[in-house]
Amino acid sequence: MRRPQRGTLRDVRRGNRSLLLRTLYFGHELSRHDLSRLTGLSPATVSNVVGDLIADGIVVEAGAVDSDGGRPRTLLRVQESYGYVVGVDVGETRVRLELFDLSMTEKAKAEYALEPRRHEPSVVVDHILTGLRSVLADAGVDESQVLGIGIGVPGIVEQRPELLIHARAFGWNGVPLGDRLRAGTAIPIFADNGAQTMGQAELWFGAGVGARHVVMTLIGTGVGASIITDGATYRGVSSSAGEWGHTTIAVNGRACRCGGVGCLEAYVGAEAILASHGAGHLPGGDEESALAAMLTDPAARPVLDEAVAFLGAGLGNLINLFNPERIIVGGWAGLLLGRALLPEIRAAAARHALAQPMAQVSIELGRLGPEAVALGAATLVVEDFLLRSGTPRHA
Amino acid sequence: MRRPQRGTLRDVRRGNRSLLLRTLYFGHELSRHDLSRLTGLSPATVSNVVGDLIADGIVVEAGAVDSDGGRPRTLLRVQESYGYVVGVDVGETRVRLELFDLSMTEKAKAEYALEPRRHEPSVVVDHILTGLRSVLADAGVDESQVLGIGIGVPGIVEQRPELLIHARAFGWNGVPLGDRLRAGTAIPIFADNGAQTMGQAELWFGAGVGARHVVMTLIGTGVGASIITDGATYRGVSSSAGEWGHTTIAVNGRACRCGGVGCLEAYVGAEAILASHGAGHLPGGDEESALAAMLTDPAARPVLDEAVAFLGAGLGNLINLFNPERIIVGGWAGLLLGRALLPEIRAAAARHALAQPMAQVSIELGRLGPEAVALGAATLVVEDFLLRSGTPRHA
DNA sequence: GCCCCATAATTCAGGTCTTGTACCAAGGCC
DNA sequence: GGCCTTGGTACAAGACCTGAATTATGGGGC
Repeated sequence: MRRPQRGTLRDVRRGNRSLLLRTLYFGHELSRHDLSRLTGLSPATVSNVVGDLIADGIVVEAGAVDSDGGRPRTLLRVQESYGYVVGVDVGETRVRLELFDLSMTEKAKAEYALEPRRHEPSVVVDHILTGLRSVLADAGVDESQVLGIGIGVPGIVEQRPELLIHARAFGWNGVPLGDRLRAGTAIPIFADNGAQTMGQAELWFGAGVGARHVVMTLIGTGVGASIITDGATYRGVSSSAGEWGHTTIAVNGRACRCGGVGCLEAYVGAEAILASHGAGHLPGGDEESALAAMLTDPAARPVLDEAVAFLGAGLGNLINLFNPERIIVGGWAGLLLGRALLPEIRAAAARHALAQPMAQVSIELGRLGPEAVALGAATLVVEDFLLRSGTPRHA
Repeated sequence: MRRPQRGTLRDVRRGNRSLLLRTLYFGHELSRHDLSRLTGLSPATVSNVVGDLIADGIVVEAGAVDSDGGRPRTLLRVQESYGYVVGVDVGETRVRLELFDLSMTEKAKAEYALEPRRHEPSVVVDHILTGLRSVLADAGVDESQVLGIGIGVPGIVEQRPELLIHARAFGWNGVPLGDRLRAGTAIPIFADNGAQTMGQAELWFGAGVGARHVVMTLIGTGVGASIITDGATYRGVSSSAGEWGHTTIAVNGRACRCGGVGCLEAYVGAEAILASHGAGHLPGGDEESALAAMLTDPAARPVLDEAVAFLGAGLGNLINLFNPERIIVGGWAGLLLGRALLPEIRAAAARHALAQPMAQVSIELGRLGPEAVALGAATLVVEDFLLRSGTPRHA
């Protein structure tokens, strides 16, 4: 049973408008002719719709290019200053905001530290609203030009009837973040789990470009994954799909901080690796340097080998279950491990995956760092913009 | 990034036709008014399109129903004799064919035993073609009335450029089953892995009805799964998604017949359970009675408890990764275990799944037996029919 | 038995959309 | 300068959906 496609008439125009805009957005600079070829729409329709888009100020002509013996083609491009988007990374230790134009060029940013144990919603909301005014002022952008605010949060985001955030680390249980923010701004709000937004950033601008079936793994202190099926993030029935870190990899195995036993995270999470090495509980920044030190310490080799073996099993499971074309290893710890041990990781995965799906997949390193959470959150807004292609929200 | 919606004009009509036909197919008996309400299309359009469908003989009027003080509504229904579909179950020990009308009422069937080690493609193709003529003759149906043949095979089915079957158990490596059959019949051929077709049968007519995010598990001698995301079977990049049986559940665990170590199948597959109990290698039918005997044998309890514990871990992994709304336990061994131990299985899953997704999922027994493979294979044809809604293939 | 009402379904005019064809634009090449 | 090639646009034709008005069909009140 496939998608129950919409059945209207003039939404065809909206659909084509959206299709053309999206094609142009990801194609960067294309002529009308290119658009016709890429979308399958007739040249007349392309001309027509592009005319609308230009009239609306969303698209501009951007010079011409000679073609061997013929009329030079006019290149089109999305007007990057048509609107702006804000990406917010709500992390465990800080709130970061970035303002981008439509080409995802950063225009301004702001950052606020979160004190330990001071994670009440009102604190976070205040930081976001203050940061919003700050980045707008810095970039000289008016609030009316902002298409939306995308927020990556460390928890589960219920999209359904309204935006609710569940974040155990913050003690948030069903916080209506959208409503709270709407009290301070009229800009549309979007949110998703930070791992998911980071996955989306890799998908759009990083190691996932061009792939339709991707699993983006996120290995930091904890372990997670973002699953892209058919080019779209898969969220499951209540937006918590991708909890790879707490899949059981060793029945009756090591205790995990989630309360369970034998979770993958208890073997390949940075905290777990460091603990195996005898390093106690370290504050955030120190974890990273401690793990980096392990990578050059011969004495740490057995611990790392064990972590790689378990990681390989976890990746093998993803390969067998999802049959993706690409797996991206990301997260700060994932990048550290991957840069040093990617061949070993690939080999470990091959030991656990079936041959047929293993032959189809490439395991690669993420290309974006942890700061991509905000970038990815901002793409939530752009995605919505491309889908609506400039039409106002409730229309 | 969502689906790149089509951008044509008269395909709107085809889309609406398909939408209406699908709604009617699953709604069984509906009035034009109901269709308008359910699809969101205007009554005028419904009338118009339904008129076409009636003229084409696909839909018929089926009596009227009084409504309290008003014109009685005419009920519509899909003409079940408009076309017929054939479902084929290519199993390890036999080839079964069933002929259905569009309402999935069985009209005829045929079965051919496969001798051990005699699995050459030509043997299977001959059985299918012979069986096809047999069921058509039995039911008095002409070949031209058959909309398609759906085949469930025990292996990986590559759909991509053309239909290729990889089945290790048969020694098939890229067998072009479609081409082979087309030499003997002009009827369109569809194929998928038997576990997937069975999952589709449960989804359409069994325990999965009404759900959009389902994992259908299949526990028999081996272990597999069929993953339904957003109402459609997820196949991954090369159609091998859902290889749950060979996900690692115990690093450095028990050896599996796949050559790996610690696979789920090595703990919860029927063969593995029987082996743990000290029962040697048994032929097919005996496995089933042996497992049934274990369920009433107190001495077997520790082995069963262990199997349930591992099954719970495996289910927990599915819940954490996919966040489905429903998990269906199926396959002959799954049904046996489930009928006796479903509460224990649920509890074991809860020990391994995170609380949030666990609260969203219901774990249920499959309602269809192993014979549903052919039924599910036949739905592949119906699915295509509904999508095309009666328009000829290459149009 | 007649009239009014409620609900179901169809007809029809109106408007929107894409498309194919013909046409205009802009440069290279001889 | 004329011709060719390629890019882009104008216009009429055709297809489709929708909303409003209309017809169809039966129940209930008087």
